[in-house]
Amino acid sequence: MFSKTCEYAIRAMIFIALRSKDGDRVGIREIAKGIDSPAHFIAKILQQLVRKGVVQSVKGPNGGFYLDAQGRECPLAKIVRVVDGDQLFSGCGLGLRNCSEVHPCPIHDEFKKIREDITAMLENSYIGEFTERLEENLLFLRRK
Amino acid sequence: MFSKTCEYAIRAMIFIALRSKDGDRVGIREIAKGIDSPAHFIAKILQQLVRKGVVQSVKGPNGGFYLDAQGRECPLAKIVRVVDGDQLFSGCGLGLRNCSEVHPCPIHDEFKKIREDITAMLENSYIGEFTERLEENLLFLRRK
DNA sequence: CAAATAAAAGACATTCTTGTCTTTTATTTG
DNA sequence: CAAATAAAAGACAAGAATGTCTTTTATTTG
Repeated sequence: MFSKTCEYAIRAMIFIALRSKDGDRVGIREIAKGIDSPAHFIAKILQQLVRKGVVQSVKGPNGGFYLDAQGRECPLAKIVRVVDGDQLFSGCGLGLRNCSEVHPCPIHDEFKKIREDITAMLENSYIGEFTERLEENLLFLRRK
Repeated sequence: MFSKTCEYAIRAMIFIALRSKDGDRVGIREIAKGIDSPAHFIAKILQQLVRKGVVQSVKGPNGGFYLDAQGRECPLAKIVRVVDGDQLFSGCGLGLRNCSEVHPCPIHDEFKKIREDITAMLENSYIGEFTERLEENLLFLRRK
């Protein structure tokens, strides 16, 4: 569904939302620990997201990554688009470049519904909406 | 969603169903042309499906791949399971190995619905059900 | 300003996916 | 049986995804 890179990206962003609530900043190491991912790898992914303006960062002592109130309202779909591109939202299920309403692949219609559901889910989920449940240990981000 | 390998597999199988209706057999070259895929690559994928008994093959002159009436009723889900494994049907959306009802990732519930829809679609679609519409040029298998 | 800190950037390594090519084995047909 | 045919098998190569390590740049703080 998502690339590993994208899975890390979503988890990292949710973690940053969780830990940067009161103007705090989170370092790469803390993020890597918090979501159980390779630190240098997640660093690169976050650099990409910083360039796209999806998350903010500050260098130097007491620096790190953070999200403002507006950033916390960013839908998961945006992260997926930055990291994995548009394929999931618009691609053909069977990989036909020219699949369309007038030139449909066998699963075109059925797959369209699925794609729409996935899109709706990702557009309507916000990075910051999990913070409370994570604090209450009703949700988890670590893989082990 | 699916690996490229799996996309080829599904298209190849649908093509075989289309071209092996009256006991005919289809060669690799014809399949490769029919779905616009690398011949040797699709050959390997089909070997795997033959070993799993999802499709039949015969060597030698007038040989090739074919599906009997029962084989044409095989759901797409079976092909996906053979080629891509179980990940799509049961894996966590964010890659957490231990994601579950009691230890859910942030998108666990929403993703579960999507997975169930995908599963239902793949379990309820049969390899042979597209034959007629393909013959009428209402559906297509080639990518260009 | 100097030292410490932390992200940014870039080089490099590994693994998996995708794709190609050659050889072998089984089957059919004359 | 001999020749032709076509799948099976295996070696190999290219490319992408994933992961690691080192160096550079920007910022803060004393």
